[in-house]
Amino acid sequence: MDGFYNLPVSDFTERVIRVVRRIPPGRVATYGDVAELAGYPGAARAVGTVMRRCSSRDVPCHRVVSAGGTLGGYGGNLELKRALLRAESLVVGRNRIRNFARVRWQGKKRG
DNA sequence: GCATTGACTAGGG
DNA sequence: GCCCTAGCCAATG
Repeated sequence: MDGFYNLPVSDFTERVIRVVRRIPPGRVATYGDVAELAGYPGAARAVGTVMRRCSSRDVPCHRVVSAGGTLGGYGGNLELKRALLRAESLVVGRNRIRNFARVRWQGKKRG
């Protein structure tokens, strides 16, 4: 473990950060998936709250997108998020991932 | 401690 | 295909 740079405000945040950090490059996960992997199914919205705060700068929050395949948001810098995702060899349209279902990372969960 | 917000999700029109 | 509504959880004021 590299250790956290910032002290997690809650166990939930810590778990979310841990999951998001496990997202490999070239893959993306949905807020709902991250929440579930974190142990809080249905807390997709809460995940967004944590991401917005970005407690740890080591968290690739740009690899977290909404369930529909849309980027969702990036603190108002969708353009940046789009660029980051495109840099991950992902095919991102105007504000939506094309092969979203193919690059969707569900914690190595078969599906 | 209550009310509001926020980068959400699923369902119905 | 898109817009609106209800439900959901955590953080903030």
